[in-house]
Parts: sequence; C-alpha cells; structure tokens
Amino acid sequence: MSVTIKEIAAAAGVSRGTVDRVLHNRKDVNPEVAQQVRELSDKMGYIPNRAGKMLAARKQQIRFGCMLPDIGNPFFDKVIEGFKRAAAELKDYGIKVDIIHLRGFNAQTHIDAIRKMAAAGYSGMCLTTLDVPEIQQEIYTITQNGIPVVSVNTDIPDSGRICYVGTDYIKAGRTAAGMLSLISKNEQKILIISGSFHIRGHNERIKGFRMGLEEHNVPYSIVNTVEAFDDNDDSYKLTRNTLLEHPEITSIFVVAGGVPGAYRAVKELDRRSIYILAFDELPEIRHAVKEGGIGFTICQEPEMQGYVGVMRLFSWLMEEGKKNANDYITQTIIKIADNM
Amino acid sequence: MSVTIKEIAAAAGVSRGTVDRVLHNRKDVNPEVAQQVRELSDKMGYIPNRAGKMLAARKQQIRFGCMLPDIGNPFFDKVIEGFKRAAAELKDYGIKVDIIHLRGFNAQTHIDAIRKMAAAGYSGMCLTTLDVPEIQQEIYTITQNGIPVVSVNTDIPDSGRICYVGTDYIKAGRTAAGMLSLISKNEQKILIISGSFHIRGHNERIKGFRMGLEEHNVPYSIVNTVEAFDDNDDSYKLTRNTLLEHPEITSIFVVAGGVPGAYRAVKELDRRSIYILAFDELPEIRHAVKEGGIGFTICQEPEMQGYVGVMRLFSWLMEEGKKNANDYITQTIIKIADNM
DNA sequence: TTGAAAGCGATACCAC
DNA sequence: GTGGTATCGCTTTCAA
Repeated sequence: MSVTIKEIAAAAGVSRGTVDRVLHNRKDVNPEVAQQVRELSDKMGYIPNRAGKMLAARKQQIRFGCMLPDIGNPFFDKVIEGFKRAAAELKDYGIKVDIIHLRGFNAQTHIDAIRKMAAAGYSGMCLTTLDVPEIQQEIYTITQNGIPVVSVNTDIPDSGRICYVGTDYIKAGRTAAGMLSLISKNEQKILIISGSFHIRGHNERIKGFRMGLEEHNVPYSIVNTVEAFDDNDDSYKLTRNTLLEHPEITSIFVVAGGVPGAYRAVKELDRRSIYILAFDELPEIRHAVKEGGIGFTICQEPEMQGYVGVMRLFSWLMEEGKKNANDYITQTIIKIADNM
Repeated sequence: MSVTIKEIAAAAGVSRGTVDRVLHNRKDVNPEVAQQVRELSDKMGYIPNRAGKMLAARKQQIRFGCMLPDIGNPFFDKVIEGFKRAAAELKDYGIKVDIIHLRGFNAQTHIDAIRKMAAAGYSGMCLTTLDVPEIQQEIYTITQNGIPVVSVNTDIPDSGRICYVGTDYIKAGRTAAGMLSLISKNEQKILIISGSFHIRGHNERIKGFRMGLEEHNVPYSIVNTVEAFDDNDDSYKLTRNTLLEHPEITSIFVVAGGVPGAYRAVKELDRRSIYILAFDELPEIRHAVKEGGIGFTICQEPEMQGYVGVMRLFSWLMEEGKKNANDYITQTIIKIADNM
C-alpha cells in the first residue's frame, strides 16, 4: 500500500488541501510549510495514485489534439487507429481526443493548423509535422505555455516537445541493408527513390542504408538518387526510365511512398530479379510481398506510435510532479510473407 | 460522458446499491427489479468506469499468481519482466502480483505447484505449464470456481482458461522457412534439433517450418530429427556427430534451446556455410547474430506475453459483466544484427 | 494562507 | 430484498 496525501497531511500536521497545493506548486502557500511538506513527501516516497487522480480529473474537461498529414496518405491510417485506441481507453476518465487531418507537408498549412489548435485550448497535443525553424518556433510557444506536445512519427527536436514517439529511421535503413546482405552476396547497383530530399526521415533512411551496406561489406554503387514525392506515377516513370537507361541495376531502394509505381515498372520490364527494398505495410506492399514480387518490407509499428503518443500526454498530466517523458522508439520490424 | 450507476439507479427508481447488486448478479434481488435494471443498463449503454472501480477495488486485497518454469531457463527472464511491469502498473490499485518459479516440465511438480496456488486464494493466475490431461483437469477445477486463468506462452486449451497469451508456433516455424527461402534457393538438407517431442510448441514449429518450405517450393529433405532437451552439451554432440556422418547438411533447424551447442559444433568443424535457424533472443543467440555466425533469429515478444497475461486478468476482473477475453498472439519478429 | 467539506464512480456493509 | 452511507485518493471550492 503506497503512501497517500492524507498520510502526508497527518505527518505534516496540515490539511490535505494544503498538501495538494504544495504538490502542485500552487501559490499562496507558506514557504516553510511547503518546504516541510515537500521533504516529507520525498521521504515517505509519495507517488500519486492514478485511480484517485483520474476520478477527480473527470471534473475538468481534458482534451487532446492530434494533428497529422494523413489525407491521401494511407500510411497514417494505422497511426489514427492508435490515436483511437488510446481515446477509447481514456474515455473513462472523461478525456476527449480530437484528430486534425491535413494534406501534405506544406509548412504554412501546418503552421496555420497548429495556431488554430493552440487557440482551441487543448490540454496536450500530438503533432506529426515538418522539422523547420518556423514550426519549431510555433511549437515552442505552445510548450512554453505549459502545454505538453509529443512529436509523433517525425521528431521536432528543438521545440520543447516532451518526447518523440516514432521510428528510428537510420536503423530502418540499416536493417534494409542487412536484409539485402543476407539475401545476396553480389555487388549491388542501386537506384534510390526518395520521397523528398527535404524530409529528414527519408534522408536518414538513405544514410542508414549506406552505413549498413558498408558495415556488411556489400560492394555497391548508387546509380541514381531521385525524388518521387511519394507519387506512384512519378515513381513508375522514374523507375522505368532509369531501368531502361541502366540495365545493370540490381536493386531499388524506395525510401517512402511510390513502391507500387516502381514495382509496376519492374514487372513491365520483366526485371524480376531486381530487389525492391520497401518500407511500411501499405495494402499494395502487402500484396506484392504476399505474391513474392517483393521479398520483405521494413515496418515501424505505426499503430503503436499513435497509441503511445496520446498515452505520453496522459502520463504527463497524471504525473505532473515528474515532468519528464522518455522518447519511445518503435521496433524496426521485418515483415516477409509468412509473418505479416 | 458515459452513463453511471447513479443515473441508472435514478432511472429505475431504486438505489445505487441495488443496481450494483444486479450488475454483479448477486442474489437477494427481486427478479423483476433485476430485469428492469438490466434492461435499463443495456438501453442506456452502461459501461463501468475504470477509475471508480479501481479506487473501490483497493478495499479488497487482490492478488495474482504467475507460475512459470523459469529456473535455469533464461528465456523466461523477459516474461518475468513483463509480469513485473504489469505489477508496477497495478500497484496503484492495491493489486499484488506473486511469481512462482519452477524448474523444468515435470508434470507432477507442476500439479503440486498449481494446487498450492489454488489453496493460496489468488484472484487470478497466469500459468505456463504442460498441456496434459492431468493439468487440464487441475486448471479446470480452478476456473470452475470462478478464478480466471490465463495460459501464457503455451496454451492449455481444454482447461477453461479465459484466454491464451503467447506466440503462434506454426507461424514462427513458417517464418523461419520463409527466411531460408529468401536467403538460399538451393536444395536444403536439414538437421532438426527439437527440445522435446512432447512439447506441443516444439512440434508446431517443426510443422510450420515444413509447411513453409513446401509453400515456398524449397526442395528439401530432413536428414534427421533429434531431441536435445534444450541442453547445449547434448545439442553440441548431436550436431557434431550428425555433421560428421552427413557432410551434405546445409542447415540446422534448432527448435528451442541448444543453439549455442549447435553453433559451437558448426564452428569447430568449420562448416560456416551452414544456416542455423534459431528462435528467441537469448544472450548467446544475440551474440552469434551480431558476429554474423547466425543470420537471423525468430522472436516472440516474451516481455509482452508476461505483461499482457497479467493485464488480461485485470481486465477480466474490471469488466466482470462481459466475461470474455480474447487471445493475444504476439508478433513473430525477425531479428537480424541490424534491428536487434 | 489554510482548513473543512463536497464530489468523482463503484462497492461494501449495516440497517431496516 | 432494499436503501442509505461510508469509503477508496485526489481535487476543488467555499469559508474562515
């Protein structure tokens, strides 16, 4: 049985209300009393009881806002499922979770949406957005007002966010290289299809991939590195043209979206011995892995990202004394047809 | 805001105590009143509030017992970590979790331990034990008394357990085959080293492996299938002898313990082109994967098994109205050096 | 600046 | 059989 506020109050010879005030750093407390209560609570090892807190919390209306650029991007469906799972669990405690949907990665669109959220008075936010100075600044303003922000799927380090919940992009790239090195011992001539050269995660996957190839002593050369903006038509054309121009290509590293386009080009040109290295588990990728055209895909637990993101906000509010939250790096998961 | 007992009581024109009695199917309630309350609670969509329940639960002393044959078997260390993580979370609600440690898989030892636990009056149990009739019967007696039992890591289907939390052994075996088929297109001559022919999970891994090989059209033959009882000396000797006798062997499928022994034999005989197919992430396996002697290992989220096992008991008690719990099948995770 | 008391939702227990 | 009430731990409000 843990120690309660009541016991601390008794030990300090004050009322429970006073202890509560001290523990929440509210004003209007005698500094000496505050000091003593703090010492006692430390000494007695006080840990607030969740059940009690949560029941009492029902009186306020707590709302979390989760913003992400999911429109037109099926990857985020799973993240949203995670948000919703957390929302269902937190409903009991009177907490509401709103999801704000954006399309694409235009900085101004994101800034506008974040400002709107700030005005809406959320008690905490999960944000999947761009890591650029203007947005860092925007988030910083929010966090300085004491509103916890969790960066989900893409980190925004210099923004005051309480933690990052998402994948390790470098590890993901490295794992793709590790798998390639297991599958083939030959020299690799590689086409890299990135989503955007301005998205950090994409660059990190490429970096990790190259690191991995070197660590595994895979002889390789990069034939070309192109941007397809997660678009299948673009990636189809780019793949087709590059393959025609470079018959020596042995593998295609598709950093983000555009796998189906690349896959189509490979099939059409009947270059089936080419390894397509893919990420995530979108329906088309799933299908290609199942039918054997793609050997494996590297996944990142998107559902968990949504779930944990919201839960980190909740824990932050529940344990306000601590004011620290650890990053949560999801597992880098290799999926082949058999374990999907 | 969900509907509460108070609201149902008001709607039915009875007291909260009566509603509570109905919802818990306690005796001494007028059947007509009970009927009406039940209808109302359905109609109004009553879902008990966790925070309230948990706070009230502190009055009783709830204890869970978790039994597993971990002594001398490092695999279970992670499962225990999961039990402990759940225990830490549940401590707030006044719930205690005991761990009962056994050595090995002797049926009588397990029966004795289970009987002792039944006598100890636990409110719920997690059991990792043998799936044999005597034990099924033993568990059945407990579950018939209304005590929820979760089978962890190994299922005991005909025992009245509320659910199974653990891996899909067939899928694990199949995934090993899938990986092998990715890595090599050659015909495979395979030595299978099982832990015990009497442990269902081991047999299922072998079954899944063979299914996978066939599905992937891998030409193969099983050179020999032996029992090593998870012992490294045994597996070393068996591997060494078999390899000397059968120089054609291309891969060794180690179903459970004994990987380090087999690995040592392979290294000593300098047969490094042999693929060793391993499961789980014990320190020695980790090490072998890191140094490249073993390409990958198929894992099963043991920590999650312990955690979810206990949490299923908790949910069962918290939502006694429902009385149903889903199995939780952990992911089949492929680990290579890069994503460990 | 502090204390006392009410209330969050569910439950246990004592009266009637 | 049923209602009323105290209680779990914490927060908030109203007095003092």
